[in-house]
Amino acid sequence: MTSSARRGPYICGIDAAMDVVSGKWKSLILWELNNHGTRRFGELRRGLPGVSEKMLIQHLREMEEDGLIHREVFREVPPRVEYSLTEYGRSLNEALRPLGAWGTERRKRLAAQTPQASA
Amino acid sequence: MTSSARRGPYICGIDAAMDVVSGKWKSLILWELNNHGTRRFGELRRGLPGVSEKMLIQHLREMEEDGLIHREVFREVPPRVEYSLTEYGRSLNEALRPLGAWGTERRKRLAAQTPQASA
DNA sequence: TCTAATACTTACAAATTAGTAAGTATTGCA
DNA sequence: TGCAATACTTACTAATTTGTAAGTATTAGA
Repeated sequence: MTSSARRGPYICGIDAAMDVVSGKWKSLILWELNNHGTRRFGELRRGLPGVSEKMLIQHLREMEEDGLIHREVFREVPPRVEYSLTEYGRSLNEALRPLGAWGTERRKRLAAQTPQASA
Repeated sequence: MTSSARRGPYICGIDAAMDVVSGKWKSLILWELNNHGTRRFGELRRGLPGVSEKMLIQHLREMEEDGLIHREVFREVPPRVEYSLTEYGRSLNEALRPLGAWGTERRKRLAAQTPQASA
């Protein structure tokens, strides 16, 4: 069993949306794929400093199962696998935009309070 | 130590926003306070079926520390404590609105796929 | 003095999520 | 035959988050 438990039942929309986004690296994967269009496994790993291969693949699989990302395998040597957002995944990214903007404001606030850390 | 670790440094806005919202009941607390304006501890507990008192107070304290909610104590017998959103908390709720709408769509999708469960 | 009605606290256990490190799979080419 | 270069897998451990259940604090009023 690789995927985490949940996927409903949900008691409201936020609940249902948070379920697919919660996971230490998921929103960053979304961001990375949104910025680059298409990324290979190794590129994603390098783009997310600190992520372990285990968590990266686990998150990718869950997001694929949730219909957010598309996985394409090229039968070459060495093997190549490309990940990209589906239309559904892009719509999630759009829905996250205001939250991201709010977070950016929060970072400014925190930076203003404690100029050395928390940025 | 009651509060959870994080609160920065953050690598992007989503990251910074997710940090204050992640926690099993936080988005529901936001929703509940947004709908009712003001709620007592016991009202919140009853409004969030399944929440333990420990987690409820822990989340409330963290959200207060994050400036999202306001806590007002009335020195009466029996004691009364009222919670409400701050302006900052209301702005977070606004930022969450598109995500909530996305989640509502997702619930519909899931309901269409598996009419009996996952709603 | 005792009870009642809130709003917490605390110690401990269980569940969930993430990390580490080593191993597997594939296959063209020297 | 053996290596190289990716993309995973797996077993085990550690950290974090949540739950349970019982206890504390306050004070008006019987």
